[in-house]
Amino acid sequence: MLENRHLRYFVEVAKCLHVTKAAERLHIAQPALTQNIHQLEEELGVELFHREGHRLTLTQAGQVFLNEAEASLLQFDHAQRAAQRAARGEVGKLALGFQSMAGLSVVPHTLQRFQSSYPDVQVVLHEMAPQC
Amino acid sequence: MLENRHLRYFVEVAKCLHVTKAAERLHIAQPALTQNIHQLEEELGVELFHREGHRLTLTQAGQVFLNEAEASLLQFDHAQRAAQRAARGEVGKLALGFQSMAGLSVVPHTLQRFQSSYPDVQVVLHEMAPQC
DNA sequence: TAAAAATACTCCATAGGTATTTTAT
DNA sequence: ATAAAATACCTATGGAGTATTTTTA
Repeated sequence: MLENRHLRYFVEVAKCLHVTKAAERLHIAQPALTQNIHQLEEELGVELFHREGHRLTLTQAGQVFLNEAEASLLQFDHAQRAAQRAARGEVGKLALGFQSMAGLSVVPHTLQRFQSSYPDVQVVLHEMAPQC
Repeated sequence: MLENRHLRYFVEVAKCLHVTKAAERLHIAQPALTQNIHQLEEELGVELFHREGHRLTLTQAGQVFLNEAEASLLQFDHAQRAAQRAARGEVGKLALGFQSMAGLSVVPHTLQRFQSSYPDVQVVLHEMAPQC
């Protein structure tokens, strides 16, 4: 089964076109990396690299996959950070302006109900002067 | 290290809010799934589920992560399919219309040069009548 | 007490390492 | 001759299974 690991490894190889150097950067041994790339190509059923001797180049499909794989890794990271932000209550930081007259009556009650429904939304209050 | 597997498992649990049923759907045993979910929460540093007894519910962060995780899995699949389409020469399917006069002289030569530069682009030719 | 999640342990599949060979500069 | 990728083989981590024990509805 293909995992994110395969994408991480592929992106590194695709960028320096040199398995041994990529392996160093990834802190793994060269054969392990070679194996992962082969497995990736096998499961995709797609040749990602042209091997002309020791000269690696991306195939057309490899080029496409590089872009998509990077996007996938970014979305993966984004998912993690989003969850972490949400856990810190930054789901939606809501800035709320009010006039002092309204603030004394409407705001506290409404706010209380809102916060019981959305306990993780941080509400920031700003008292404001009337505009007209 | 978090892998795609964790997202796949999480999404399943998040959707039916029932570890045992989710495990069946994923064709793995319940303890294995529990372990994966715990590991996910551990590495994220985020509680994704409220456990009130046996009643599972998504936390706010879990809700956010569900959306993002699904997007990530979609992008992951998309990357694979894009590479496979590219490998089949569907990088850009180029439909080209021409008049018969042009077709006899310009098109073959231009086409030959184009295809040697972009061998993976499928060119579809359509002979067309003049418009005016 | 019935059903679901958590623990304890066991096993084995496989990710990754080391050593070596092949291949192409 | 050198450097890089492929191959062969081995090791060990950890993913997943079975059995069992809490839990709480």
